[in-house]
Amino acid sequence: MKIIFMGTPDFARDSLEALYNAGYEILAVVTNPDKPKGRGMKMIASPVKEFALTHNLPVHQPEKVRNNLEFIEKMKALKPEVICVVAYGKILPKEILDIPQYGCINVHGSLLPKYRGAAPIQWAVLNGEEKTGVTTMYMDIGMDTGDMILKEEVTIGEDETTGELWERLSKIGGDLLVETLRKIEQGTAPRIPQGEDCTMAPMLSKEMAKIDWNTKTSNEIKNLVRGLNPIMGAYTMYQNKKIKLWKVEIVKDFSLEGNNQLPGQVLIANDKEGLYIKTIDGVIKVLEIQGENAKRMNICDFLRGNHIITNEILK
RNA sequence: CGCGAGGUGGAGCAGUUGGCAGCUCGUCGGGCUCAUAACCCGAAGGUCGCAGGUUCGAGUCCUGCCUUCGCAA
Repeated sequence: MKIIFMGTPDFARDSLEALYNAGYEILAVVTNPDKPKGRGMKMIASPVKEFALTHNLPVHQPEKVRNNLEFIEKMKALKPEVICVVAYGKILPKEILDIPQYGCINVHGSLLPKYRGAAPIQWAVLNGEEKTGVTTMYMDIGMDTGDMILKEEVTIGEDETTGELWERLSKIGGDLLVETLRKIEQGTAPRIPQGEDCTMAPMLSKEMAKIDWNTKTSNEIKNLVRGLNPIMGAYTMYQNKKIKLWKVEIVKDFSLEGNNQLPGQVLIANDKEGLYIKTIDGVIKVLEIQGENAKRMNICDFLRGNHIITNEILK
């Protein structure tokens, strides 16, 4: 089976690696152009490109693919039997989808038709889903609307972060992709239309990272914190300074004297017991935190040097 | 030349207009308690990133360098 692989982040790299290790002939690897990134704005190659280079696979990095005749002709000339697309970052036009005889196969990080779109894994965690998974499908011109081939379900750990789930699904995705290709070769791959009960998982916005103590329950806050870990980090303001919460746990049976505490109010803050904060429906304990311009640290280390005043209200 | 913060005893921080180097925790020794991430007493541990400069005197001001980190997906 001759393959063209298109993808960009580490999630895609694992799929490429699985294909490579399974012995498939990879005609070309297509990935997004290098971008200035990190401190000093150095040009950084995508994980997919890194892998391709170290394994001597030819790399293409078009700025755009739509209406890019030169690129489309190149792809056609390679005569791929299938194109595998995993988190490439661009929407492919019909001219490309029509090139390979077996079509374009996509690996998506959710149980379709739920969580179509750019950020399925993040949203599954943010919404506190108990399970999610990986789906392979035949791509069509819609946004993750193609007919499904294989699906693998996983349960999400109660404290699992987006980063952890991401890594797991990324590995599963690679294996599932290889299995999908096997079935296609054998002619036993199913083609299951997606139902109508779809949901969307759009890109995450900056604003949602701020914790709204006045409307969110303990559980919602916890899901926000782990759902944004390690992508953005949920944050709150303490004396006009931004502090990010990386790990919190819900505290049961915390005896509040009276109930005149406000949501976001600091109940306890010392390096012995930790940091406890009131929510609208209970109390949460912060386990890992990050101050402005600082690195992540566990709560005890943080409180030794950064004194947080009890009864202060986080906003 | 993207923006920004910092390098001070093992950890996390403070250090005011330059004048003997501090805080919380940990560590070690001792004490107290039915008991506690409890409490009390005592001790060890720092070339204040490096190199120059200004000064009677610099962690603190100036210059250069090294280095760590945060944000911009």
